[in-house]
Amino acid sequence: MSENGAMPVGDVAEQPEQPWNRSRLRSSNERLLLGRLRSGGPASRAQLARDTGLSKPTVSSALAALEEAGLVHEVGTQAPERGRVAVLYAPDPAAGYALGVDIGRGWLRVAVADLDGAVVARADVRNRARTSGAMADLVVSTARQVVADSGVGAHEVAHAVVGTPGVYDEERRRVRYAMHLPGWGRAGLFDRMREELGIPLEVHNDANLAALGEYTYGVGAGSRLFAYIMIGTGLGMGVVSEGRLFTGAHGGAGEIGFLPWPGRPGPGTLEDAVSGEAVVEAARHFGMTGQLTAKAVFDAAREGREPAVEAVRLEGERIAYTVAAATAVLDPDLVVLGGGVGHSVDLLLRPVRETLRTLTPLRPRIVPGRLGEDAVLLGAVATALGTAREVVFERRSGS
Amino acid sequence: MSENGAMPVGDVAEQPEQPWNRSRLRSSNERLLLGRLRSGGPASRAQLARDTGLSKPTVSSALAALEEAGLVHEVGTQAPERGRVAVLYAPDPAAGYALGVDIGRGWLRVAVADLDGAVVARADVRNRARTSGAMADLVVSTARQVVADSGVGAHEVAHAVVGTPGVYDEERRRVRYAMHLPGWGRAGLFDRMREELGIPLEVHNDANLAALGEYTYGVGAGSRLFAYIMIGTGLGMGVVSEGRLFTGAHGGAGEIGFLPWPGRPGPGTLEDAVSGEAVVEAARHFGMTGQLTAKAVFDAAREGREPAVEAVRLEGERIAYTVAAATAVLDPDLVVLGGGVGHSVDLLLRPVRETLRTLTPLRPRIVPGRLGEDAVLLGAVATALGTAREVVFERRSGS
DNA sequence: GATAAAGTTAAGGAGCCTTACTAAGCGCGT
DNA sequence: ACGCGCTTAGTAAGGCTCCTTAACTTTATC
Repeated sequence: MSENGAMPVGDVAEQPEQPWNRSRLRSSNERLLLGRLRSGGPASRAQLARDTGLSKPTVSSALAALEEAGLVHEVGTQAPERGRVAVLYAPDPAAGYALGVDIGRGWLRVAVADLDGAVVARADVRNRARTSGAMADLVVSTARQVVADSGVGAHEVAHAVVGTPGVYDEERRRVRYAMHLPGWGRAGLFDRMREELGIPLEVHNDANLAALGEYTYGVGAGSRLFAYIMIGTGLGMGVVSEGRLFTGAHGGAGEIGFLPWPGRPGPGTLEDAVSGEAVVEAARHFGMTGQLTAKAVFDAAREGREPAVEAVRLEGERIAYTVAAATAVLDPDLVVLGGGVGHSVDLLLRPVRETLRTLTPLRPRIVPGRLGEDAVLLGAVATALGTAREVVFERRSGS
Repeated sequence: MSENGAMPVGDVAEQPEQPWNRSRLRSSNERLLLGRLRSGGPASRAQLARDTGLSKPTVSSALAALEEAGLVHEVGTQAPERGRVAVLYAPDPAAGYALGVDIGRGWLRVAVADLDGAVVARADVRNRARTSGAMADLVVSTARQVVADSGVGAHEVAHAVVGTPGVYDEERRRVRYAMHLPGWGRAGLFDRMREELGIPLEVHNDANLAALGEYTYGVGAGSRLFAYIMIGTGLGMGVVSEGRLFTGAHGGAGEIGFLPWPGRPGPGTLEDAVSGEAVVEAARHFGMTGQLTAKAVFDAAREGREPAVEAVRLEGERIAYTVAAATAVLDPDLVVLGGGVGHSVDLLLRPVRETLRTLTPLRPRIVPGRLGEDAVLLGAVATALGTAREVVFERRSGS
């Protein structure tokens, strides 16, 4: 075919790879209406016509189709300044549900949300499973329990998203780089969950989901490009660009644990140097004694005890280093710090900002996350929600 | 029409923000056909119908409209195994033209390309202007000359893209961070060019354009996410994600000159440590003497002269550092090295790869660029081409 | 002439828009 | 209080555009 010397040039990824027949046109307009109702709150037919540019009759007919399919419903009336009262419509949150799961190192969290994004049931379970198989079983049984608690039929849950440390390899359907969860890289684990749950299940990196969580429900709203740095047992970063996850070529974007780390030569990754354990180690080095945890060190620092303050300052310096690297590469307009150290981010902000000043002329806005430990779970819910809405919409006229 | 002032802008970034009336449907299908002809080569109506899923009559009528507008034309016939000969259609490259400009520190390059992306005229001019005003004048006069040489009417050039060091600030319409071009940050420079040329003009960072150039015409084809590292007088990176430039929140993505650089404490950015000048400095440090240029050092290294080899090795180590940082943050499937050192990248590859092995477990594919010094210019052309095609398409039924 | 593929013509239908209408509320003058 | 005019919400009817299916014509090979 392309025997003409000209190269295939500038083929920017264009959307319309599908022909537009009339029914596609109709569904596109229904989608437009639904989108307007979701983002702009309840509205009358006339208001929708003004907002979307469609004609009133078209709005009426499309809205009737959506109501018929159970995707929207009347939610009341509103009297304008003058004139006839308007009937208001809104998306029906009960048209479908989404399931979010956060498989953390200490806790397993599961939530079911309706299509409005409101969580209708939730469980937080201590994660004591010793084997990866037991862990998978725990996920399945907890998810079943939460769905049952929510009073929602299992087949009404349209989509599920699971957050886990490591990078999920779509090809081999297993997790890689999950160094803190032994056995978790085994093949077939997620296939098993998928099968036993009977719900389409997507797997994502926890830091990525946390980023999406803060973007959707937290401090990231409206950011053009923001980076979420998750500091806890491990170190990870999630990037949301133009409202979409930035995952890189193989889903490994944001694996900043692998940043070259000039701290000390020899083995030891940046991840080791920044994780919760490192704070404890630093505190010991500066003279703290006893049974230490990261939380204990931060608490001590809050009280102004010198060795702990020093340890936190050192931690801040190391975080500043990752922020500087991410900023130079990505140019975010917002950097969010969160993860296991969530409660103590306020202590870190100053050392991070001060160190940053010495490392680079760039000055990104740095703020603590708002969602704390729930960021991953809510991100999983938000992600599942996106697909669930799509699924529910697609099958509206199917059966 | 829609004089209702309050357009709710805070919507989530969903695609269909516009209503789909009938004429949009038609134009979408014409776009689909044109896209198929561009990417798949000449085709008959029947072939197009099979490829796109549209019906034969629809293809006939849409194609007739496109031909009427001068966007496609017959390019011959083809006899199938059996049956009537097919008339083949292809996009008409002469339906419009695009202008690309590379404002480099040493050279000014300008090219005009037709809608197929074939360069029809080009000029490379030594950049000797002493003031930013003189430089702007040189750009304008050279561009006019090239357009004249191409035999294309000025009004047929639908769009222009200029590549320059630094980051273009759309708000203030001026360049920032262009440290090596004195006065280049002055306001109004590009407005003047725009006005005097009478062509819509876009400004982009040179490294970004070079990345797009290598993606479109060079080694990057088909990459899901690739990073182009431009090493020359300065240091820059361009990132192409899913076929689109990744620019960050303020157009500053890839300003890796600002990466925290542990090399030596004190002032001096990574940019200073990696640029061409640094190679010369390193060579001096290792004992080379005389009137040195970066090219001379690389030539000497190619002949195996010890101090030059050492200097190049050091340069490779520093580049490896930037590659490691970019890889951890972005997860590219391809890293391309290019820029002023283009001819000598082969010498750098081994030290870069070896150093990288000691810095991070990640192993991105690293290759030299294919376009050499033309990457920025061709990237500007490719970018202008994208918009030019859109512009030409949009005004097809206007007049 | 049979077969096959390219392309056109004709008929039908889906979905949108415009125009014109009805429905329903409010203010105001009488 | 009542009706009239004004204003806004929503519906009905008709027309237009553009897509599809199906049948047909044209032109090639065997």
